[in-house]
Amino acid sequence: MSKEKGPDHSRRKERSRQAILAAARALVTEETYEKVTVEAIAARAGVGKQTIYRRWPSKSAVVVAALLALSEDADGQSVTLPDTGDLRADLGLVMRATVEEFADPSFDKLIRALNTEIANDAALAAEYREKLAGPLDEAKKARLRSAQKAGQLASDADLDLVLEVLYAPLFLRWLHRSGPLTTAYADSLVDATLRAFGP
Amino acid sequence: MSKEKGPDHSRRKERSRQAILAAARALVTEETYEKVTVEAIAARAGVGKQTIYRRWPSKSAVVVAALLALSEDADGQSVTLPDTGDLRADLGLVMRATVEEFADPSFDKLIRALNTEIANDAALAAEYREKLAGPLDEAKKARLRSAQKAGQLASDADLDLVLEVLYAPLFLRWLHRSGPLTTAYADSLVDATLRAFGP
Amino acid sequence: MSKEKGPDHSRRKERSRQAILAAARALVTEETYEKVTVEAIAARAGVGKQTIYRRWPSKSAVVVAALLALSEDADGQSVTLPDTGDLRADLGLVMRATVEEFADPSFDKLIRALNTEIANDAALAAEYREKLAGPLDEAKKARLRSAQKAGQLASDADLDLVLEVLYAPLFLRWLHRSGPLTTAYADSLVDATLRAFGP
Amino acid sequence: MSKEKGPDHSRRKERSRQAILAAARALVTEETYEKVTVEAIAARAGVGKQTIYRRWPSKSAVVVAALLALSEDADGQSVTLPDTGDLRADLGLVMRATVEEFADPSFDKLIRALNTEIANDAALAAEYREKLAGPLDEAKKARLRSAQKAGQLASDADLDLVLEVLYAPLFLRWLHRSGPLTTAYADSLVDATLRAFGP
DNA sequence: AGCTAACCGAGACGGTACGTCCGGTCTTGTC
DNA sequence: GACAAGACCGGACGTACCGTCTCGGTTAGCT
Repeated sequence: MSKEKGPDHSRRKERSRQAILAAARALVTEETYEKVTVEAIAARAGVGKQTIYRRWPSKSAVVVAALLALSEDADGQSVTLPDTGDLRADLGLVMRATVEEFADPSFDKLIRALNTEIANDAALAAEYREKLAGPLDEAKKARLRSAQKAGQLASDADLDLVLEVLYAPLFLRWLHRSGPLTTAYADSLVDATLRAFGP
Repeated sequence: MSKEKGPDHSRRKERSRQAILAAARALVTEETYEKVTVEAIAARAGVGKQTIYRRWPSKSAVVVAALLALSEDADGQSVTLPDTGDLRADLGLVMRATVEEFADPSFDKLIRALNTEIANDAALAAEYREKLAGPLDEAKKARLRSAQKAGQLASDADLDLVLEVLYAPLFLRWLHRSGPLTTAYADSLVDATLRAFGP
Repeated sequence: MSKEKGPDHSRRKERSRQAILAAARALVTEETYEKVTVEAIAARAGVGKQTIYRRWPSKSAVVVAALLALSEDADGQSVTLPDTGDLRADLGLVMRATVEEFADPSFDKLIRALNTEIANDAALAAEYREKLAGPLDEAKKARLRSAQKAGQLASDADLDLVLEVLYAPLFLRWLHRSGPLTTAYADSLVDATLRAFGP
Repeated sequence: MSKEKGPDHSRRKERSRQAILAAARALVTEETYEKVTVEAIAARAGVGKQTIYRRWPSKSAVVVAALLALSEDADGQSVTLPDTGDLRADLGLVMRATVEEFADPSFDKLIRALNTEIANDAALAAEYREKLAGPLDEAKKARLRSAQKAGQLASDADLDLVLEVLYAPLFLRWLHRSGPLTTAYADSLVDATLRAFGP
């Protein structure tokens, strides 16, 4: 039983909200990010501009919300990584999946847009970490802790550092387009990480 | 004796060019990057807008050129890293210097602006790699090769990968503000890298 | 009982419209006509440029509208000329009034601007004739018709021609500054006209 | 053997001068007058902009000079009107010739441009009167004086006024496009003038 | 069923900056 | 030493969006 203040306009609200986020996502994947404008989002969503500004303070916020909403829908609540007992194999799986994601043009544009925004806005960066990166990292760290118990990872390893050594090279290579993102590359990152933090 | 290609408009050209780049740098460090406009750069440089558009196709290009010019001036030609024979110490020095750079607010804003641009423009990214990242990486790889000869690094190590494992975690932590950039953190990255690629 | 067509944005619309036209008039009287710019009009009116471009296609159109609006306000609906029964006296009155108008620096600039525009744009010329010159000429022709009935003017005179012979010399002398505009000159034009088209 | 002041750059000077004036004339007849720019004139004439600004202070001056030059070439020195002894016939000839000129699209554009400039610049207007209108009017007045001697025109008629009554209605009708310019119209102006100023 | 008030779409508004064009000046190298 | 070529500073052009502000027209829930 909700105890909202006004009458229940929530249905309309929700519909327009979803339309806005969907429009934002569509535009980010279609166009140059520079060309994504609040007016275009509003037009695409069939919504007045004011309806957007009522909810979000800036274009950046809408776009970030749109991208974060993507993952909120995806996961029921918690993310879990596979745990076959073979850490190398499990990490390799995750890394290869990440490589594939980055190869998808839509995803590529989406994540570049997201990074453009959070690089220049500390508040959005915090929201990104809390809502998106945080839960994912937590899931990965859970897998790493399991590996520590199984003696496949140094028990005193700083798990944040482990994740960074594993993931940051891949991400940066993608962001700066400084090299090819191949399966072999993903594997060699897993290897390096295990050498650095193995038991 | 210079043997330049074009006619010698060079004096005026060069003066206005430098004024534009300096103005761009100044504005990027002073203001929100969003607020850096071509008009503001022109006004600050005491230059007509057309003089900017004659040379660069967009604000992005000016800003990137401005930042790249910084380092072009800095190095006479070649960058060399210290080589004391102690790889761990030398890398630690470089990494701690990087941490300090990122702590400088001006530098922070400059590099964020640069990354915003190159993340969304493959051509600018290529220019960045060629003019700025490339030479630096080459210098670092020279030091690593020296270490390989000295038996301090696996002789079959992929040096690009080594550099990524060393540097990308630091860079990403800075870009996403996902953790503190401390001297200890720099050292632990050197340690991890040496464990991963040591002999 | 108003039965307007559109929605009632009329208040804002009308306020900005009047501000624009007033600003245009003010600038035309103050500055060289060449120096009247859309930006200056917008600034003076406290209005965005787009608000001007939304309504008029060019600076010319704004200026013409501004000047036409002047007379639209002035006359309730119909213009009537004095009819004392003495044609010579009545025409003399009108011509001397015209001479006085042309002697007013503000009016001079306004009318020069108007003529600059309509000389080079047939559409604006048509609008000028319909809205401004037409009604005035109609009023004058009414007076001439009355004179024809009174036997003071040839009954077969082409009234348009009569008006031209009366008025064009004055206008052209003013436009080309080819001679002084005096009361005596006005009178001699009336005399010539009456000689040419008298009974 | 000319004894010019400098060395014999006079040939080049004259050639570029003619090229500039010809280009100005060509552009005025081809394009909207608004689109005639100093840059376009220079390019068309194969001349640097500075060569134009060295000689004339503004675009207006160039255009006026270009048009005035037209008639300077035309008349050897003096203009003379036909004098058959029949004033009505002679004036009719001149007026009908004027109607034909105004019907020529090139001439129309040229004269509109000229009028645009002189309406807003008293100095140019004076130059126009002195160089172009003056001599023509003088020729016409010579014919009128001959008519006065022959008793075809009131001996005390103000010849300037006669010319205005004759010519201004035609000119204004053309300038404001307020009516058709026909042969009949030209004749009726001659008739009216002769009625007004006949003996 | 009718009322009432929040909320919506639409889009005009005052602004800022865009990227282009041209005016008028200044510089360079050629003829 | 005048010239063509054209870069330069300045500033207006007309357009695109920004974020704010009405405006009527739904669309609830409440009477």
